[in-house]
Amino acid sequence: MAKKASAQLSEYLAGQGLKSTSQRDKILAVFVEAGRHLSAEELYARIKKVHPGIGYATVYRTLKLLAEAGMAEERRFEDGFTRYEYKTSEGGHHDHLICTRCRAIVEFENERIEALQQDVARNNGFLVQSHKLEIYGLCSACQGKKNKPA
Amino acid sequence: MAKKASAQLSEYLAGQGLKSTSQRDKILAVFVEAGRHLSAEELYARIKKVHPGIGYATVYRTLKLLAEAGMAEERRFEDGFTRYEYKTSEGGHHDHLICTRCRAIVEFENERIEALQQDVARNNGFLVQSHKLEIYGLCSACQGKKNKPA
DNA sequence: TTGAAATTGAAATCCATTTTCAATTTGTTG
DNA sequence: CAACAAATTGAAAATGGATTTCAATTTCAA
Repeated sequence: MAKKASAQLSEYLAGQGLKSTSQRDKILAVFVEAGRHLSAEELYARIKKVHPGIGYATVYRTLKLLAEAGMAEERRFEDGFTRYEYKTSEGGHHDHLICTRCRAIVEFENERIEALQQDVARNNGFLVQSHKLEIYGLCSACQGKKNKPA
Repeated sequence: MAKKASAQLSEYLAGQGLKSTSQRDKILAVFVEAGRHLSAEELYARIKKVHPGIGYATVYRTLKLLAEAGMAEERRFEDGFTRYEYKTSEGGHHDHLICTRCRAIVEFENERIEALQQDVARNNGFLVQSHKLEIYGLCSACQGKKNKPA
């Protein structure tokens, strides 16, 4: 998986007249490895452990690059941080359930909701380009607990 | 309508041990008058024309206050600005269609989508607190036009 | 009327993100 | 392989929307 990802990146870079660098490869590897929904900050923290030389700005820049390459998706939830999600070529569109207490994020897909969105858009004369559905609430683990922790 | 709004604000302020001020009244009046989805910046611009003495920070603070009072709702779309929407006591929840070209915002309500969201949440053990659905696309007026303007 | 507490405007600060810039690296060309 | 133009990097500075600070002013209960 990581190998395919770096190949995909190289291909994109070559096609754009951009250059492959060890930093980009390393950042991508950690990003893919880490799982989903990382903020630049979180990713930088992970990178730093393995590759202390890599700078802050490079992580930000690479994340933006991956988004342009179609390999990552930018997400802005309500906590002020931009998060990036690794986008496998197969993985279809999905939306998010977000726990307001522990910040857990659960992904879901629902075709009926998507279809209804198309209907709504059509009824208003809109041509849909993208959409964003976030459901905020308490996950099952947090429903029993007391009020906000820290 | 504006009268009811200022009465509602006064009531909230009194209940919280906060104070009524002419600035708050004026800001609220312009906010209610202006219609929906104003950023603090936009509201400040409007305020400045009528009440040049009112400061920037006060507009921000008042908007946050109105949100706390339940009289306004904070919305963050993808353009980086926090927008506020005047919330009438009757007006139910609604979502948004947003034109990516001209930034027009159309509101809609769809009970079936809401119901499906509840289903999705329940299936994942979530207790819903709020949600956010934004559909981005081209409005009918913009579909015929060439690429991005400015 | 008085004074403690809240509020204000202006400016300073915050903070995630972006940009600048000199130094370094890449990869193409000869 | 050498040489160079263009891209990239890291560190630090800048950006920009939003928030906070602070001294001065206003509110409102007593």
